[in-house]
Amino acid sequence: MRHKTYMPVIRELMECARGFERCSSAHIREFALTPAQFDIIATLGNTEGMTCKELGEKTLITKGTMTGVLDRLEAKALLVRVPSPDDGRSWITKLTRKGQALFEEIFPAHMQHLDPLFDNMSDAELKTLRTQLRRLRDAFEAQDSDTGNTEGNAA
Amino acid sequence: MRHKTYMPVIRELMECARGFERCSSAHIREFALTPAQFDIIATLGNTEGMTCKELGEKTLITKGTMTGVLDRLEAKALLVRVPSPDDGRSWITKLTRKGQALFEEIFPAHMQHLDPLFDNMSDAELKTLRTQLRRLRDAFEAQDSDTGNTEGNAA
DNA sequence: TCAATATAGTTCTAACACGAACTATATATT
DNA sequence: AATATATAGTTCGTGTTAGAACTATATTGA
Repeated sequence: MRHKTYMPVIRELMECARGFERCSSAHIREFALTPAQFDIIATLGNTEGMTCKELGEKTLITKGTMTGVLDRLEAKALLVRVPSPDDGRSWITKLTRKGQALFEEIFPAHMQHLDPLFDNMSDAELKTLRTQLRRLRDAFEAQDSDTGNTEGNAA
Repeated sequence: MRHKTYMPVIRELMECARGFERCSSAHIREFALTPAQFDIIATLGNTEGMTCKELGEKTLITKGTMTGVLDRLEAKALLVRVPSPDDGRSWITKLTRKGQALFEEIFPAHMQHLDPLFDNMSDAELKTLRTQLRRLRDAFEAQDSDTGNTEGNAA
């Protein structure tokens, strides 16, 4: 029962994730996008498009949610879905010219907005942090597969 | 533009948070609770109850969401809301006997379920991780207050 | 070839997230 | 006391989340 040691870490993890979301989404909202929508735009930017499945692997959006997010972006004419030439079940999602233009406007602006958040962390510290988080995540996903959970975004 | 350094850390942060949620909620669901509901039960367990505001500070649930979560727990007879004797606007939320009994059953079981997830991290590593996450969160919240964001769960 | 199984994406439901507007009560100012 | 301002909690709208069931197409194996 080490929970008095690890629960504060989990709490900090969650607060930190939520804190970033707040900083990030406040800025993104100015462009009339939600965080999930931005995630898709940022992932599709400068690519030839990809399947729903690939998008799910590269973002944090699960397939059940993906349909709705893509629907709303399609309704805004920021992306299109074209049938995959290789697989009759599959669709290639790609940015429209309008979507790519938005990407080119918003992506650098957003990175510039985020930059100062990391001013007090060195590259070395960030690297260490990333490694530790990765170890933790690996432990989580190991249990996930223990319990027979096969779907999901395990990379 | 250090985003090539810090974005992978953010990505890892988010994946890690989501990974924990998956491990945790899969277990909690067996008790017919959602993660948010468990969060409330765990916070109210072994206390004399607290206000909605305090609950918001101790959990990751914002006040707009809180009402609905408490409503559903009240409907299950796991908690009650009684008027605050000190403040006519305020209510004290506390577990019922049934709620406290559930807490006593589920809380230790859940911690036991989580324990093995942290087997490969030493206490020292967890402490370091917590400190680094805290530094990052402080930077996020500093920007939050820059932009005049006054509501929210900044501790 | 036919049946069994796997996979891509959609749909559905219950619940949560967040901001904004709102009601009611407290507190501060004059 | 009267007014202004702040705070506790609810309500509302839009969008996201997770899981499960579903359709349609692919793939595998007998």
